[in-house]
Amino acid sequence: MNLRFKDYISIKLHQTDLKLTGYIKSKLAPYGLAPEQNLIMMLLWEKDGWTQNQLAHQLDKDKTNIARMASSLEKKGFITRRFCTDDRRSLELYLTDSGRALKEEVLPVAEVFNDVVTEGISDEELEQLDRLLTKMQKNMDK
Amino acid sequence: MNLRFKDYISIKLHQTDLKLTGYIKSKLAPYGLAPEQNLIMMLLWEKDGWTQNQLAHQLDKDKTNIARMASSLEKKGFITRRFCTDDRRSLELYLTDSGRALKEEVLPVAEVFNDVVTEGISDEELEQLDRLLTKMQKNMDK
DNA sequence: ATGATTTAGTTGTTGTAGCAACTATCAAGA
DNA sequence: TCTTGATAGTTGCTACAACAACTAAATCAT
Repeated sequence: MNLRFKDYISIKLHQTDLKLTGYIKSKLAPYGLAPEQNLIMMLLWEKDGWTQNQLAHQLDKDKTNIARMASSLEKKGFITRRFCTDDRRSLELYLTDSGRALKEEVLPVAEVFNDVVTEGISDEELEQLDRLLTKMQKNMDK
Repeated sequence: MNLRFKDYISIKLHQTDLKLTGYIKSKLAPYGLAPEQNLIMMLLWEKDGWTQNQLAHQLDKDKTNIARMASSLEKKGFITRRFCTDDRRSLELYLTDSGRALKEEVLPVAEVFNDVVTEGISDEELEQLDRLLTKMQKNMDK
């Protein structure tokens, strides 16, 4: 039947993701945070001391990504990394004062972002969207 | 209200996109095509001779991305690039025999991929999904 | 206790993705 | 015509994203 690339829902999804990422990227840039780095910070703001490995599992990302983002956050002075005493292979991430202070500035940005993204979309529609995305993810597990 | 990162629909969207991309990436790998390179090929299979600039517009991507993907496709021998005669700044992309032959192998892969992604999702749900994604994209235009 | 396996993290490579700065070319206006 | 401005493409940079190969440390099995 020869689908044209415009017809693929996966492409629409990808382009939407790019738009959203680009938008939040520009909003976070003034604070020196990239989008995915911000996710790590959000977890640390809830509770710090996570190891890189634990963060990789929570964010469902490859450990190499976490390692590089953590290294970048350390360079910027938002976190410090300490080897865990009972498992000296593991690196625990802790907020610096600077990283902790960032919370008050950046969390509101994230919430406004979410509000803008979901503007004009009802809770039912959001649930439906979540359900469909979950189904598509599950469809990839075969 | 302190949203946790799990609650952001944008994150779910991003993770879904990653899963889909990873899946099609593995399916295309045997043919020597990366996912986004395949999009360029799909356009060329419909009609070749597009300039890089035209492709950038159609795929809604930065011209640098197109340039690098086109260069990669050229290295792999799937396309050739010729300077346009009436505008010597523009590069037109043409399929090689090898690139043309790929169509018969890869297009079915793309359609099966779409079938797998949308398995268990009705046409109404797909339309709803498309509508919500469009709305989210529009929400980013402010 | 020691040798094998697993695990945490790093480095290197490929492929997106977009911005800034640059060259070459074309187009428009004085 | 000649300057000015716009446009097509490239290079360099940063940031994901995942895989492979590697080191070091922990664990498990005999």
